Amino acid sequence: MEALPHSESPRVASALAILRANGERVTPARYAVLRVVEAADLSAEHLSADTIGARVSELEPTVHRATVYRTLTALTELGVLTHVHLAAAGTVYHLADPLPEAAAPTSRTSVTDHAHVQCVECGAVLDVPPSVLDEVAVWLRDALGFELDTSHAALLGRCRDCLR
Amino acid sequence: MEALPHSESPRVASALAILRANGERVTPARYAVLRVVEAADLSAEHLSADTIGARVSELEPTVHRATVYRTLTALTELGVLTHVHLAAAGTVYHLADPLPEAAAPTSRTSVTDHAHVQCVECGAVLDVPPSVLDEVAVWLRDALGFELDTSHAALLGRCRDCLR
DNA sequence: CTGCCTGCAAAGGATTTGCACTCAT
DNA sequence: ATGAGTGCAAATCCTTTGCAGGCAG
Repeated sequence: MEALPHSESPRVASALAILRANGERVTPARYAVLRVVEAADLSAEHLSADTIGARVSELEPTVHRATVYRTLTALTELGVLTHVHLAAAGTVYHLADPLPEAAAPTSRTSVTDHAHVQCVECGAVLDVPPSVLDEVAVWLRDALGFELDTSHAALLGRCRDCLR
Repeated sequence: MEALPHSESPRVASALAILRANGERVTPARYAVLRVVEAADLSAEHLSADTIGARVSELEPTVHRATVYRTLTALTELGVLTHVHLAAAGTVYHLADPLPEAAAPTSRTSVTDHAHVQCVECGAVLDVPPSVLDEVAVWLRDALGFELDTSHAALLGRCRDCLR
């Protein structure tokens, strides 16, 4: 899986490189989780741990649900994945954007990523450029000394469709 | 409990009035929940359902935890309570501000209330004037037709203390 | 009196953990 | 070969639900 001319996504490849660079092992479970999350990102889906588990099962039927949870945690600590807390339904995962440099410090704070808003009625998640929160970030820093992590939590409201 | 010259908080009194005006019953459980939430609001605490349950037990030892959950749901539907989803730890409750007029429509959307940010490290919750999100709200409405509910979810980041 | 609201107990879903074993390095 | 990762199963945590009885109106 290493010296082969692989046709896999460059993002997954870099993620694997980061794992190796950090002395982390590349296992079927981890590889599968990365492929699932990357695929979801490409189609702008937002997957929960549970759903990721289901899709991983299709690729690697022997991988246990508990392992998926542990993998998501591990990859997040490495900075390879990020997650967003949706008030109206759990936590969803993304491949970090940008991925950390080969050497991987723990817990990125202000990844470029994107911010999210979720509709309380239909649950739809909309992506928003993080710059939309720039002024809020400035206000929080100046007034409270609070450093906003733009993409870590979703704001709530009602989407166009649900407003009728 | 009705014709007595009660010295209770005017806010709790109005809340009870709203219950009655809507044909809802005023029970010891509901009264206790309202007192607990109101007290927390005064000291700017943010209480989870669980914690509210614990405090209610002190006032009314026979009130069951399940009843607290049902009460919180009922009072929220009445518009007497609001809740905020904290990504880093459940849901917390407030007395609605402003309280709905005696006639109580369901589910307030844009109460004045206040917005919240939470520190991912220490869990501290900071209150923020909702106007801080005004420009975000305008952007979301214009660009996406999305109606932001300013006070329904907390944003995440790191507070001054945890930044060192 | 009536039926809304409650207590109790049990179910439920999502995530975590202890342990022994396996396989990536 | 060595221990980081894993599978499995059981344990938690928080919240919800079904049911019968009790109290507010």
